[in-house]
Amino acid sequence: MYKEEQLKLSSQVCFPIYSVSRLLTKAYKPYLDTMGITYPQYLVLLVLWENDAVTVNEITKKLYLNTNTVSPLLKRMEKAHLIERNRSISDERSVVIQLTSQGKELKKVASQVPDKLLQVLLTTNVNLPDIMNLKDTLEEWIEVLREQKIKEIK
Amino acid sequence: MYKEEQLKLSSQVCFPIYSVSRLLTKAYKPYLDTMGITYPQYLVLLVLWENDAVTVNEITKKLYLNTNTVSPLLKRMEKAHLIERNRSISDERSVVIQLTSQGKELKKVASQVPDKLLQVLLTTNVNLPDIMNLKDTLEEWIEVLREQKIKEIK
DNA sequence: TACATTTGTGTCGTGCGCGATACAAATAAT
DNA sequence: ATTATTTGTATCGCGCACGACACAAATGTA
Repeated sequence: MYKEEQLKLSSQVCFPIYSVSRLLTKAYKPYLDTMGITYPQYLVLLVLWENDAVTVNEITKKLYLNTNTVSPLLKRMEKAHLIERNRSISDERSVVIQLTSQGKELKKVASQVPDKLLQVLLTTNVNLPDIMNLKDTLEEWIEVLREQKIKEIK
Repeated sequence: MYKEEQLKLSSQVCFPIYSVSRLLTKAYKPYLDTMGITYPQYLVLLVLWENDAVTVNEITKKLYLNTNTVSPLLKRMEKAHLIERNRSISDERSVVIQLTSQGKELKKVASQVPDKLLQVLLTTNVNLPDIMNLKDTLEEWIEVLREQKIKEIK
């Protein structure tokens, strides 16, 4: 019975993605710790370093996160003096997020992060096979999706 | 300056994994809701359906989760009458997790989940390009890792 | 046997992540 | 001009995730 096979942990597509996602966030941690930020906060900073003065709404859209996740997160970042939160003049509903000098300063430290992460992934913390397996699983899955898509169109 | 490029959200490898992971958990939600469970709880059930009478430690290893995540989770599942928690006789430190009849019963409902998830992914909730992009990003990344690995060996 | 170390499980605190809900500002409709 | 709807942000509650830490049972050592 093929249903039995589908319910095995090893044949789950989402599980490796879920696992690797957490694994990667953990790999970032030591470097983000020195900057005093978390991974989601790092993502917000990436957005702001690319384009300062962004509304909360724009951040939620870029990061695919809900307001009720981002709002408290931004408040913590404001408390840490990384950003400023100001109501927009043109639209009183919007809150404009801007980097403080401290937030801008962090970019220099952060510029080392991608390379360092690569190094740590090459050594001990994350093993390559896990990532490879994720890739294989995704490939199989996309194949299934493609076939199904074709059937649907017919 | 290539560091500038590396710090763009679009060139981040972990971000699509992180996003797609949340996206997939959300896709599961309506089906798991009808079963009254969450995604991590579903993962625990997958383990138990494959092999009943498993210690907490074995679950943490299979799911790559910490005890301090799994312990409260199992307590909630016990409260929901899905599992039983009993101290092992052979080793008083170990806690053996077993399915209740209700927990076993859920397997029948769950057997529909993988197919239904595939259906929902084909329709509206998740768009294929997101997944495809994740695959592409992973491929590039693995390429970089491979090259670096070779350099290291030399 | 006495003591040190390891192992398995658990609590606590903090930060997400999100559904449900609230609320005021902006916009649309009548 | 009033009223209804939409939009942008935020609070609340719950369930993870995990680092730090606690503690008892099991194991190793002198």
